[in-house]
Amino acid sequence: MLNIFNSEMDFIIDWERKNMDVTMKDVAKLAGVSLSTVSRVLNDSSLVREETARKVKKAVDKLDYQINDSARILRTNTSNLIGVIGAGMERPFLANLLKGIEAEARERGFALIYGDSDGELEKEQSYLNIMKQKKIDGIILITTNYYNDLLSIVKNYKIPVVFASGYINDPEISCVTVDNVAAAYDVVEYLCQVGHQDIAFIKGPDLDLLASQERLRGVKLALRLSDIEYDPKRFIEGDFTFESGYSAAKKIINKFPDVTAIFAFNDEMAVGVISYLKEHNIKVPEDISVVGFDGIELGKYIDPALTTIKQSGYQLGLRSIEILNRVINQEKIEDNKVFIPHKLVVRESTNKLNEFTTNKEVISNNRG
Amino acid sequence: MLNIFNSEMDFIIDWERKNMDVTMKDVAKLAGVSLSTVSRVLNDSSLVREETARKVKKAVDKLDYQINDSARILRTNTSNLIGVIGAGMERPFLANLLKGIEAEARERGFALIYGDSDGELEKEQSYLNIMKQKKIDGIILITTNYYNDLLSIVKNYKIPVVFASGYINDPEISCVTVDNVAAAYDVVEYLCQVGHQDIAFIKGPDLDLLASQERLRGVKLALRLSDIEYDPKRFIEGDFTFESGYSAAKKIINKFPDVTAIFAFNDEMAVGVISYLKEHNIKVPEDISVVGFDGIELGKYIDPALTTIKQSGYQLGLRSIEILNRVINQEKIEDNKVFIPHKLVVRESTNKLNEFTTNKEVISNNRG
DNA sequence: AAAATTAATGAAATGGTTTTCAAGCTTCTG
DNA sequence: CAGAAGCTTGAAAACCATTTCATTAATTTT
Repeated sequence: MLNIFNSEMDFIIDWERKNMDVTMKDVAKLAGVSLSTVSRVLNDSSLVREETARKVKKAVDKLDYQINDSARILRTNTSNLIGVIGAGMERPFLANLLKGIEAEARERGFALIYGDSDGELEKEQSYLNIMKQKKIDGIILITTNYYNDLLSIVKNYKIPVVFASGYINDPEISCVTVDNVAAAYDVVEYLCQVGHQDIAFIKGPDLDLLASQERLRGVKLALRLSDIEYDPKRFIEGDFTFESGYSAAKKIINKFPDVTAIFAFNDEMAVGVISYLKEHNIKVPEDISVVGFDGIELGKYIDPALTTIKQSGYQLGLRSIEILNRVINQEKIEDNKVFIPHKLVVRESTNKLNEFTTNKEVISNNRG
Repeated sequence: MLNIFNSEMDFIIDWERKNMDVTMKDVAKLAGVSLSTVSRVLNDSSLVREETARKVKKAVDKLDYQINDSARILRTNTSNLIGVIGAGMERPFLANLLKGIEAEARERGFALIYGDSDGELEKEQSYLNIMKQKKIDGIILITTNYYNDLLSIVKNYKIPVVFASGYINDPEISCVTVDNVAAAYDVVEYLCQVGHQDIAFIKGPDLDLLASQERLRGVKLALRLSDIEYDPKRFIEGDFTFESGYSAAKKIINKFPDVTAIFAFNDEMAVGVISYLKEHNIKVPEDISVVGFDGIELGKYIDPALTTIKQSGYQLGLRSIEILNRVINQEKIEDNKVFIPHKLVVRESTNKLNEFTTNKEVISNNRG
């Protein structure tokens, strides 16, 4: 008995001295079993005697054994790795989306490999290649532009994919997103209901086919139903930054001095708008109402607090991983277009036309 | 010649039919050379004839060969993978930091594996394990809490590491950060210079030993030099969110109704403060001056525009990878504590005590 | 108690690269 | 022209885990 203990110690000390990586072979040796048995214990195989398993686990602990992931991936061809390709992830909404993705991936035993494409197809391709080489199990795309090219590449690669925060009209592709059409519709409908007829819009980049174009559709639909003429000139192109909201507001005020409401397709641009208007002594909401989109935290703390469509990036992230996991497991997915809830949150930046009372915060019913 | 062409085609078509992964073996076969030669060509080895290399490259293109990364990692023990463990990465400053890390890592041929620890030691450990199993070449830590425990683990793991956005007083550990002491000092010095004596502070979580504690040191130093008594009660603990700034402001106003300035240790909390003050008809900066820290984009667009310390998260990210790369390559690093520049940006949220003019934006000299 | 099952284990093949070592070719030197 | 030296190339080992197949041990059945 003492002998065994001594040789065990020698073994371990030997390792420390050499400072090498511990492999399954070492564990097997220390536990006095074969490689196969160690592997079985590590993978919770049922066909190993309890006592043997205990021995092995003890050896694993003693040696502080860590699996060599590359070897496992090489053999099994599955990596427990999910790729995330995003663009503009520093935007608060998308940062929260990433956080949700991360949390749920972690929960399900996936690690994340992350790349920012800046919306450039070339970078997206390059990341796709790298990720493929790393044998990712699936991929989440949070990208907005050029989706046609990218899509064909992804399909060609035959990697399970989920588009997060974007709707793609292709029955093979799973998407998780807010219902941009309905949400944008809600905004315009609300503005019309409180009397606004002369509305200007700040959309996203024209290349953004996934979110901005959908919101545009919702707007057009609502305008039609409210018998307001669709005037393309009233749609200024922004890029979802504060700055672009600011400068879009400038254009709007110069070209359409009579607008009573501005709907920016995200909150940052709306904040930019408010900043410009206040700077030029245009009162929000008394002179002009402003609506944003996303419902980022910030909206509650600016003055006036921002009316917006609230959606949860974090939830969107969770759902995306959930769906992706189903695709990876080849589960049947009844409906691969998933819409997360949204709410129109009316705060202080909007007002009934020509009234000067301050709204209290009202939350409309969920329409998602 | 025709024969060769035909057999080539057959070969390729065969692959497409079977839809299997192309390996080096296939490339070798098609090119009519050995595995070793293919490997050499792929790794730009100099000792291969140009003509042979051409043949191989042609075969690679034809078959659209992609390397199997796991096999390569298994053999070489280097992954070109950098781990990033962060906490609270949805904060704009840190989101930009991640963007910088990503950009520079990409530039240098590294991919990123990313985990959010929520500042929990357990998760940090868990990610560290996973990343070690994946044989990451190095790791960037953007974490704030518990650093003592974490540090010993990291050191024990012997993985090249850089702490980004945090200073650690350990000569072995590389850090890239703004000089928090100097920057906080600058803020207080400025406030004192314009006449403020009664200042309240909103610090970060007490667990944050990397940024908040350093800023605290800078504040104390400046107070001492300005002959202002250090009163711990005037330091309210926040957690870097809008909300915590808002509620900290409430506490401050209730307990210390005579403060003339509030210095929040980040911009979001400062925005929360301003929100609270305006809501309670306390004018900023006429009644109370407010200063933030970080210089996030938003600060320019709120009303009043925020006086703050500006530092670039993106630059911080770039530098972090640069330093990490040096550590990985075991280059000698003359000084492993790197400070990125910072500026005190005076905007509209601060004022000379008892004056009511509006400041124009003034940018002080870089002190970093 | 012998035969037939079933359970537990081990040996060896496998996955796709890199790298060492040796061998085959060229080319150069004397 | 023989031998040395330098280029190119290929064969085979190594990296570390998983998994199939065969074998041995334990249990049940007759």
